[in-house]
Amino acid sequence: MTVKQVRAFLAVAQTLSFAQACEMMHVSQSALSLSIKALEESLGGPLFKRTTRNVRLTPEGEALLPLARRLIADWDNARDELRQRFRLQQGLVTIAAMPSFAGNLLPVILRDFRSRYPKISVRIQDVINERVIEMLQVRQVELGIAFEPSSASGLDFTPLYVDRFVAVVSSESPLAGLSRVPWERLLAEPFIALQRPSAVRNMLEQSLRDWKLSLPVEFESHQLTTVGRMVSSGLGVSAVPALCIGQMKELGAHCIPLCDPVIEQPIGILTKSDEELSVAAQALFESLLAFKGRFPESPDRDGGLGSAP
Amino acid sequence: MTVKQVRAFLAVAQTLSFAQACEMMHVSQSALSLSIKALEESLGGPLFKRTTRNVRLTPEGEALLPLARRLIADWDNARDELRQRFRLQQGLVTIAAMPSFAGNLLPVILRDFRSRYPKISVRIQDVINERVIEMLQVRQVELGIAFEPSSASGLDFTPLYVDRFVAVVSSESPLAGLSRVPWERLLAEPFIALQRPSAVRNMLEQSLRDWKLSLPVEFESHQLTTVGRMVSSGLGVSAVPALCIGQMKELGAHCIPLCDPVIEQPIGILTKSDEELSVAAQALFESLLAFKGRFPESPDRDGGLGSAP
DNA sequence: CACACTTACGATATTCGTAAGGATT
DNA sequence: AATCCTTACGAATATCGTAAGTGTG
Repeated sequence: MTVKQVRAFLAVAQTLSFAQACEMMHVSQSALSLSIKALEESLGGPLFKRTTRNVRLTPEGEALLPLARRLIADWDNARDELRQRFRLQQGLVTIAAMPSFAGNLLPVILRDFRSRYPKISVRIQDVINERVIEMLQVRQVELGIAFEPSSASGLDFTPLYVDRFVAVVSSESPLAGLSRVPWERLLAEPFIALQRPSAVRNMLEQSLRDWKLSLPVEFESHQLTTVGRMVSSGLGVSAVPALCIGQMKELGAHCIPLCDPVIEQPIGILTKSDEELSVAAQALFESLLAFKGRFPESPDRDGGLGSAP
Repeated sequence: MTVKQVRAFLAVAQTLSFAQACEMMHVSQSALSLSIKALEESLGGPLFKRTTRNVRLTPEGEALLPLARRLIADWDNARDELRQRFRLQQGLVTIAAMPSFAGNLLPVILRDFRSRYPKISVRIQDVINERVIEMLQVRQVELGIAFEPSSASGLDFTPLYVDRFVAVVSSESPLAGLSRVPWERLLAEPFIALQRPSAVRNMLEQSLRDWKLSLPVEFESHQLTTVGRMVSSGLGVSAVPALCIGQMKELGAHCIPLCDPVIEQPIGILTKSDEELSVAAQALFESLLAFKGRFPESPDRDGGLGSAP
């Protein structure tokens, strides 16, 4: 019992004529006749009653008809679905990105991706850095965007860019005019920090500790937006990844490169190292890489503050 | 995309090894490798990631796996169902029989049929003669058992036996001792008839009319059982098809052959003449024919009252 | 170097189409 | 006689298995 045979059966059952059916199947009458015969033999009895003048279904043929329809429909559907997957005309990519990326660059990249592969849906998980890694490890997502994890995490890291901390100050601040700010100077102001747990906050504190600096935290928030609003309202200053410059500007805050030390951290695409990527995920991977040159704070560029060099 | 290819895919996906899978499929490694390759090409991308040392599914392969399982399961189920039908190990026969037959002989025949084909279920419609014909014509049943219909009914008639009317009297009746009763004598008694509409009643009245006899109906009932009870209670006499002799005896009534005239009517199997019989129906048809010699009132035998000749 | 899958190639089976056969209208 | 399905047979195609090739642990 082969697919071809069942298709032949359907063709004959629909037209009730071998002559018509063989045109539909693009085979000769004899080939079709043999196919039906083989099917009937494999099933153990006749499916059609042939009277040389007209063809009719036997009761067993009637019983097979709905089954055959479903079988062929399911068969074709499965085949088409897989083909569409491979042709990137269908599919689902799951990606987890840390909030600063998910909220700033990812939407732009996805717009590009979507225009190229409109049939592929993307499920975005906007979660903190640590959850990105967890979700990858338990295969909840295929792709992750986060800081470079420890090498023992079982994940592959493909760097996209190096993120540096920039100072965020209100436009009325005395620091606003400077072209770069040393950390010591910034920390003299009331500091508005991202709340723990947060990879950004951790990195910040750890790096400053190496330089024997400490964070005089005045206010805390989980939301970057809130931090930005607080700064622009003159409540204090903050430091955020360069990625968030655009967001901060929209909130009316000024961003200035920080120095002494320049705190930087590679950010990139994470994948489970022993897992294969779906073609859809591979496509998104490549769309992400295609944006590499357009990221701020690229290792070989300046502060990336947007304006003149 | 063939069935064999999908089976090969499942075998490899389950074992994650071409070597093991090819044993399962009873083919050589190369044949299996080619099958998978052909499947992958027909779908447009790789289903397995081969690393010469181990085989794993690609995400597309993972997507295909559940689909393939269902596909093959459905495929095999459909095939098995059809095979069982042809082997008479499955199936359903629908038969409509007039009550006198359905209640007397049919159970015995079905017991025999059932012991031979235990997996085939039989749906019996115990309906009046006219409904038997209707149900056949609208294909509600495959087989019917009834009087011979008019030739224009579009039904084929295969005679089983000729039914004759016998007198039913109570054991206290003065008629009880006779070996045969003329109709005129019987009709002198209060008559208990089957209620209209009923083919038996119609036939009775029509035949008597030809002999210028009329039915002095005293009581009527739809149920043969009720008629029998009434007779054995001494309320009157009746006349029933010989088929019902057994039933009447159980109810305590006596049956005696009738003469002047002998009213007889062929009873047989009806089938729709332009319809094919399922193998299951064909089997039941033959089981019915096999009982032909054991019917009462066979044309070449006597009154069939069971006892001595 | 051994194992596991792939590729190459000759042999075998299967399938196909043309042509002849048979049955019905 | 015409139509429609089946059967027969040679040809084209596909599939299979053996054996050689390739890459990995």
